[in-house]
Amino acid sequence: MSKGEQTRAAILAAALDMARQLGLEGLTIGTLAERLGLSKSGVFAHFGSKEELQLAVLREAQERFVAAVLRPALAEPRGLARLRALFERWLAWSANLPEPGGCLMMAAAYEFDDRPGPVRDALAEGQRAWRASLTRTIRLAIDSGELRPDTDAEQFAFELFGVALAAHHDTRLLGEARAREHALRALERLIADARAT
Amino acid sequence: MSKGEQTRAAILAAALDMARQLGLEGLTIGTLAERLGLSKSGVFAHFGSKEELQLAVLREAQERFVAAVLRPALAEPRGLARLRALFERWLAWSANLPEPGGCLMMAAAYEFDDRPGPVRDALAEGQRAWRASLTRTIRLAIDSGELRPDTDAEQFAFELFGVALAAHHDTRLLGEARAREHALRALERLIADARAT
DNA sequence: GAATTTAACGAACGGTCGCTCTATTTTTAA
DNA sequence: TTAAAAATAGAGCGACCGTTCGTTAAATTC
Repeated sequence: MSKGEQTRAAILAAALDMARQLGLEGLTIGTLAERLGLSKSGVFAHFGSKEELQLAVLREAQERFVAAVLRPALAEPRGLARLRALFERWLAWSANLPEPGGCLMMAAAYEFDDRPGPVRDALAEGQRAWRASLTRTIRLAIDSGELRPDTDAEQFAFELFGVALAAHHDTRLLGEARAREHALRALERLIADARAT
Repeated sequence: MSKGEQTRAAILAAALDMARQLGLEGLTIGTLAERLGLSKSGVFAHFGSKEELQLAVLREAQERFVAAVLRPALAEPRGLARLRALFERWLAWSANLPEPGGCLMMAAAYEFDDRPGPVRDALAEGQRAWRASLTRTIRLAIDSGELRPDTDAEQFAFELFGVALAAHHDTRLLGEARAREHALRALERLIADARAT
């Protein structure tokens, strides 16, 4: 890895940290440079514009999410085992994010939901991909016979997504300790209702 | 209503509109003044600080939410009728927000979830109150005998909250047309599972 | 080790930020 | 109608924004 690539990676890591606290818009090049002991223009040169920096940070967050949540769960056997592993890793990701700061993608979803542009596009694309992965995981549990064939995988994924959002919300804003328990019970209810009899 | 109160109300309405698009932090006094045809200092004088403006905007949003969602639903008879009315009004609120801009409180929840201060406090307090109203509505459906006595009202409220979050997310970021349908189905599943047999 | 590409700096740009202060106008009350 | 009070304007503060530019220092290649 060349010197430039090293620096870029270091900037990206720090920027991700900042953006998790302050949002992708609240992220500023000056503060970022100061935190890294670099000059503003030095940081700037690596990305060319703030929007490119935001895009890079978002992609970094998305990759980390996939690496921490989706990829390891794929090691589990298809079916409910994988679905449960996926969801538990998801909850762990959301609960174990380094303080301070929450999940960048969830925050960005609200920050950019009505700000057209490449950032919003990348964000929406990532969300769609994640939802598709969720749906696929559920569908595999149907195929394996653990869930009834008439189960609506998209509806299931929608509800599961909501459970994760609520857990994140309760934990971070309300400091609600039972959020994880609530979320796991919600998953089990989803499974129970769709379970093959 | 005195002249000052009139102006203040006009500022608040415009500020709420701006904050729904740009977030409470993205809201700026200069742009707000320009939009209203007032001077920056004229707008500023009504609130004394940006934080006070943010607080006032947040309270305004909370009051409007209560007036549009909770209060009318209280006219329905206690039980499932009121619960369904409440949820449907909630979905309508979220779907019919004037474009552009989403729900200020949901956005602020992510913007301020790790920014201690009065804004965060007011936000969390409002969320707790809303959750309590939800829980109470569910509990009344238990008391009326429509839901089983062993129903966990807090778990129910948690899941219902997640459904609303997911619906808002799918509608606004992904432009998913079936979000309302998904949400209503999720509510019916919640009810069916808790229904007295 | 020299040549050349790459990385980073530092100063400066026009703009906007929240905010302060002083004036002036407008509204309200006596 | 006049005096007090409230509301708004306007200029300006220091700080920071993203960005540009020319230059220097460092890393890489030959």
